[in-house]
Formats: sequence, C-alpha cells, structure tokens
Amino acid sequence: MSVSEFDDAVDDAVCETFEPSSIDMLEELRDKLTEVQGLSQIFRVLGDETRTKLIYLLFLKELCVCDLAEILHISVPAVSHHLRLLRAMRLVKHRRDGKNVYYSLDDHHIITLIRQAQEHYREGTSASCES
Amino acid sequence: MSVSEFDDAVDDAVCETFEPSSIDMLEELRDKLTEVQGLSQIFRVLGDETRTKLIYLLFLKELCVCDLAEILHISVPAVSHHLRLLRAMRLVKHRRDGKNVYYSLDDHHIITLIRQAQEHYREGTSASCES
DNA sequence: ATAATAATTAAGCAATTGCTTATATGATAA
DNA sequence: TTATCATATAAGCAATTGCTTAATTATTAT
Repeated sequence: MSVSEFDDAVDDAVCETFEPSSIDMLEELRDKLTEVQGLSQIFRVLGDETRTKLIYLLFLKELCVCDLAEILHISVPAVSHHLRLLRAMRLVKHRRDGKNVYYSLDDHHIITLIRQAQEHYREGTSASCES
Repeated sequence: MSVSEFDDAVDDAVCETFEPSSIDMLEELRDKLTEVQGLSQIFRVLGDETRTKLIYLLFLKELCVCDLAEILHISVPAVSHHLRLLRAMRLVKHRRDGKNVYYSLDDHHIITLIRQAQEHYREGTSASCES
C-alpha cells in the first residue's frame, strides 16, 4: 500500500529502466549531498571577477577603498558594496586610519582556493587527475 | 605634459594622502591582476548550489539525466541546461546507452576545489554576521 | 563652527541567471 | 511505419546581481 504508492511516485520520476536497488541508491546519493550543502556560498563570492580581484589585491597588500577603486577602475561605492559582502563572510578585515579605511585579507584559506583554481586554469582541458 | 595629465588623473582618482611611489605601486598591483584574470569562470560554475551538487553526484557515480533530476527534485530540462554548461567547460563527459545519456565527471580536479572549500567551511564561518 | 575628504548606504537600472512549460530531436519497441 | 521514452533546445518569467548616481555618515583640517 504505502509501498505501491512509493512505486507509483518512482514510476513518475525515475526512468523506466531501473532495478529494485535503484530507488535506495538514489536516496543514498541524495543523502550524500548534505556534504556539499551550503558550500556554494563560498564559490559565489569568487564567482565574480571583481571580488576575486579584490581578494587577490588584499592578499598582496593592505589597501584603502579609494585605492582599490582606482586600481579596478570602478566606483568607490561599488568597491564598498563588495567589501561589505566579503566582510560579512569574514574574508577581509578593516581598520580605520584617519579618513581612510584600510582593508586586508582575514582568511588566507581562500587564497588556497584561488591557487587551486589557477592550476586548473593552466592545465586547460587536461584530464590528468587523482582522487 | 603627458606626465602632468597623468598626475591630474591620479589626483582625481587616488586619495589625497599618497606618496610619489604610490602611483607606480598601484600600477604594479594592477598588473598582477592578470594572474587571476578569467579565473572566476570556474568559481561561477560552482557558485550555484545545483551545479555543485550535480558535479558531486557525478563524482560519486555515473548517472543519467533522469536520475539526476529525480535526486535533486528539479525538472529534467533544468538538469540538462546545467549539464550543457558543465559540458562546455569540459567538466563532465557523456555517453549514450540506448535511450539514456549517462554523465560522469571528466575533470576530477574540480573535486579538489570542492574539498578545499569544505575545509574552509568546516573551520567556521557558517552563521553570525558582522558589525 | 564650517568645509573638505573618505567611506557607507540607498535608490534605481540594465543585464544576467535559473527555473518552468512547451516544443523538437534521438532512439527503441511494437 | 507509429508510438513511446529519454534528452535537448526554445521561449518566457521571476528573481538576483552588480553597477551607477545621489544622499548620508565619519573623520580631519581650518
């Protein structure tokens, strides 16, 4: 009864060609997704070119908002907006010095991610790998 | 003349408090940005939760479009759409078996990125906002 | 105090994104 | 062939994003 209901649902969703074990297998895989849940948040930050550049610059040197805007050729509010997000994610820290606010990288872990991506980028379409 | 023009531009852009060396320094930093140029493309792929899940699933097991849709509880076209993008980036490969098309991870390098991000995630930035 | 500079926040927008439904293609079975 | 299932593509949309300009706050100098 409850089993047949379940089967109906499965018939509706899964491809016709499936073994009895498939349903459990899919459920099992779904469970494993918790391992990567919420992880995209970090990648979304780096998914924007401007932000990646900001992070990289602050990794290289402590800089004020004004300088960052000048380097990237975008408006100060745009920079400020991005920094707010990076601050919220505790990726950067800031200190006030007179009229200026200087930002620097707070979480150097993120640089490892960038370096890793650089490697990937350099290797292009190379399929060499390990697990 | 070209120098004074440059100075004018700098006066307009950079904070007033700057040393003579600053201009060169900013230019130098700008040059270094080429190192991370175009890199965000990879992160943008992983910046979407659904895509990260797709990649992770295909890392665990070869699966057909239909199953992926079932696991993620989204429509088949949605999955197909994402897979097309991942295919374009050579992150996944596919093979046809009868009516089904089975996808699997082609570039395991991307898993290293995911693992790295997992570490970052675990070290604690989950909740709590900033000042 | 007022003026000026640096940064933040707010408002508004063009562009992009990720999804859905609908339609088209590809492959197999009757 | 026709019918059916599995994918892919197309069209259209609500939501989000990243930028700009305008207004506000914070700090320093006069």
